[in-house]
Amino acid sequence: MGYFDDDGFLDEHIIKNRSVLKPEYKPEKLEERDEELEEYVKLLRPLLKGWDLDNIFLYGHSGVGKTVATRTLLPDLRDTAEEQDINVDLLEINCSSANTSYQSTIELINEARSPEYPLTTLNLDKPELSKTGYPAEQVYEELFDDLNEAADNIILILDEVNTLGSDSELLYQLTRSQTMHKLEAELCIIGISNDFNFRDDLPARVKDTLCETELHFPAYEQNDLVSILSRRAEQAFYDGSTESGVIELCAALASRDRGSARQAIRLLRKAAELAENQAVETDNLDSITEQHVRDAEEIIERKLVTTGIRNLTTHRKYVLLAVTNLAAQGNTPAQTRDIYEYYQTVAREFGRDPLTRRGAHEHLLEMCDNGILKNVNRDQRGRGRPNKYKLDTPLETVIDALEQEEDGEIDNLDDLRNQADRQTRLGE
DNA sequence: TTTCCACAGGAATAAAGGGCGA
DNA sequence: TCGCCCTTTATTCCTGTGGAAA
Repeated sequence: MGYFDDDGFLDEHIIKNRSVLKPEYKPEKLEERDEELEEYVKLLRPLLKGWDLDNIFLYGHSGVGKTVATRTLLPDLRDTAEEQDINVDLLEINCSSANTSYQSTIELINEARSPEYPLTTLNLDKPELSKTGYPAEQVYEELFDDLNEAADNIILILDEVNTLGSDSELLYQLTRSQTMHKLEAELCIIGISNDFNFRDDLPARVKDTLCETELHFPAYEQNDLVSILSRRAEQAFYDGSTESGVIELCAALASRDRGSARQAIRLLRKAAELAENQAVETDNLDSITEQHVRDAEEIIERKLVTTGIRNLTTHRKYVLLAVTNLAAQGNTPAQTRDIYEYYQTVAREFGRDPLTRRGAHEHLLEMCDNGILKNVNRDQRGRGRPNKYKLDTPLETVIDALEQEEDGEIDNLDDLRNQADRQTRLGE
């Protein structure tokens, strides 16, 4: 008998259409965002009269529809414009994969040169650039050369533009090209940001030009999420596959966090998969329960932490191990000084020279940004005030993730687990 | 009120690694 | 192969701040 012989796995019990729950699924109409779409359309419509567009800045937490709205409206705008003999090229990148202006610019150039890119009518017969090695000035010149070969109107979408942080060189070059008329085409920049303070951190030279018009996407209310999930569930599942309260629970959990539709749908999908697998195994269950949702939430959270920890650099893992040890002893929140002392011991145990206080401190801050640690004095953070850190994820989850290290460098975490157990019992 | 100390964090700089072009 | 230019990671130096002690 083969491993993949049919044991009932191929029978569908709950899910009839998985694709509507996938992140890349695009609904025919963006749900529960009528007002925002209406505003967005108003901002884009002048193009159809042949007028220049203002630069637009979209704000809102992740999963509230900023990118989907952009990807829904802009191709439609381009097609409508073309019917009126107005040429439009669309170019989109996600700045988070690049991190710096330099790399984002190279990514923009490579997108523009990529023949498969679905949004643009540009078809430049030029080789793609490597990620490094060119003088910055040359990179910006190549970008403008490419854009000068595009349509009369170019709309540049910079998704997650806030991840560029304080490195605003790309934004400066783009806004400068507008004010100095370095481009023959009319350029409209659409910046999409998850960070509401991003605008404030921009230098004045960029801010005034770039943030001409702003559009805010508020977090979804719980009722909105219930409507969205209900519609998806109707398409995705067989009738009667969700017990009452399941949709509401998914919506409540997502709304409690950041009001993200993406998060709510991911939760429902995972819960459905758990129920489907259980149905195959037991052959007598055919609905998603609230327990499936709670299990799904734990699995998703665990996976996020595990992936995050796996991607940490060596010294960052040692810093985390130091905090984890202190947590297992019940000594967190701990001050930077105490964590640093413990970290030095850990690094030496692994035969590495410890970093300086400043370097280790930087790793602590980074892990706070990643949601692995939490600075409990964050509100009063600043010079002269000691920071205190604790784990921002369950201790057991962190120990599990450290134990799963691919290189096997960090092992023998049983002592840590025993200490953690003792602390838990003491707490009880 | 002043002084001193511990601390966080900014800025400048160095080292190592990688790609490109001559 | 070498020099140039970039990135990332880390160090060193320094300054501003909060809080305790004098």
